[in-house]
Amino acid sequence: MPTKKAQVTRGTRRAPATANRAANQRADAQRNRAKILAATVTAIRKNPDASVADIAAEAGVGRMTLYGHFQTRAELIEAALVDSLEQGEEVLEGVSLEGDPAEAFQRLVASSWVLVDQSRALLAAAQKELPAARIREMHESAEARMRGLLLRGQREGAFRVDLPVSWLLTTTHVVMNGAAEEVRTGRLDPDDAPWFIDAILLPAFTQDPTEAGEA
Amino acid sequence: MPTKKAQVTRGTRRAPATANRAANQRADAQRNRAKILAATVTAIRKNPDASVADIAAEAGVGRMTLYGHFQTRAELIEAALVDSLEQGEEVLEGVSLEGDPAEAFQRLVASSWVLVDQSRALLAAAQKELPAARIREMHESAEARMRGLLLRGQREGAFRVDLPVSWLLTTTHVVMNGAAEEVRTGRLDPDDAPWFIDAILLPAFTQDPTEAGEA
DNA sequence: CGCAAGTCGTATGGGGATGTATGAGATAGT
DNA sequence: ACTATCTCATACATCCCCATACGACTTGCG
Repeated sequence: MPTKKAQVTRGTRRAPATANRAANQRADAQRNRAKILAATVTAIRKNPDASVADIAAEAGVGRMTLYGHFQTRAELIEAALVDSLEQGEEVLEGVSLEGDPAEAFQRLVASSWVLVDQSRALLAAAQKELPAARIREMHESAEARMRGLLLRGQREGAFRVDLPVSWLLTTTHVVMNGAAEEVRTGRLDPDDAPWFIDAILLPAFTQDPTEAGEA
Repeated sequence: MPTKKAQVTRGTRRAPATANRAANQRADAQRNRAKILAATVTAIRKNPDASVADIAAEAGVGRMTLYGHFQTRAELIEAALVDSLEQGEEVLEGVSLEGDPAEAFQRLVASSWVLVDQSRALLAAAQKELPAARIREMHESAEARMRGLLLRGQREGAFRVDLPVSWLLTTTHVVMNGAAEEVRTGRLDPDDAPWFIDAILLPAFTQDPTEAGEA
């Protein structure tokens, strides 16, 4: 087992993988780290299974520099995803969930779908490399936000109650993803996307006072 | 170019890739071919990027035997997808598209979603290996069927016209796929799936005579 | 029953990706 | 200006996979 001795020989070596916020690294190192993270997102978007070399090239940085920051590919993907989701969190925190549930839902979708569009490829890549539990854990916050809104909508009679929230949630997911895909292939204008999404989801989710009984 | 001489040395050697229906191969060879095709679907479902060896193992057949039937991995994937879609075609041809558009839509969805569930993983794998044009070409028939129905529904006033058919189509796709995914992870009962799908899509698609003007 | 058709094990070659190792050179920070 | 830190090129070992080649064995089928 020769892989035991030199685990800390050289290279970045930050705090034990967690709580590495703005550590005692040099400024250019931090900059490169950010560049790499950003490049990971865009590289994976272009090619879902881009190699480490591809990502390094996209970042305009040597492959070895990258390995200096992230020892393994999985670690890189995870860090990129975490970073991406954290940025998303910041945006989403600014969205008011108060008021009419349907309108709040529209606001939340409008802010969310862009984020979805940006990180969906990365997320797909992560699903191949990270344990599913880890991924769910990272999404927890964003998912809880949407779930809470849908629940409130149901309680207040704005959203239908004959379907479980989980199904409304996945529906929202897939429709946003579908829109993102349509945008990517150029069949849909990014500016129209939120409207298209709402046009599907709102009628589907809102309680319909008429036609209550079927068959 | 040393890859030119031995293309017909041995192995199955059917008609030039098309019109290979029940050629002059031995019975067990045909059986193995079928086994391999089936195994491809299931193997890919378990692991989206299963190797040729994996598939051969899943089929209970030597890797070399597989290469006897399909010279290249891409050829194998394509054949499996074609086979899968052909079977789907047979099922879908039996679905009546006449009568009330909404009801016809329900019938079509009920028959389609199972097929989607079966071949979605395979399709994802194919998208990495086959030209996009080829894939669209294979889906043409199934897609045209659904599109035609949606169009008729729009003309007859059953479906809303403020959204393009293409968007209704992709929505249908993603929701069916979402249901399939939910079933795969055990969060949704397969028997409930068609109902859940309809419960979302019908309200979303049907023309709503009230609330015509918004903001 | 006998031969062609098909199967399978093993070996080989080529390619590409992940990590590791090293050392010279650039650069930030004090 | 000096030093610890960081970058980067190259090289290397390893692994996995696709694809081909060969040869021996098994089996369907006339």
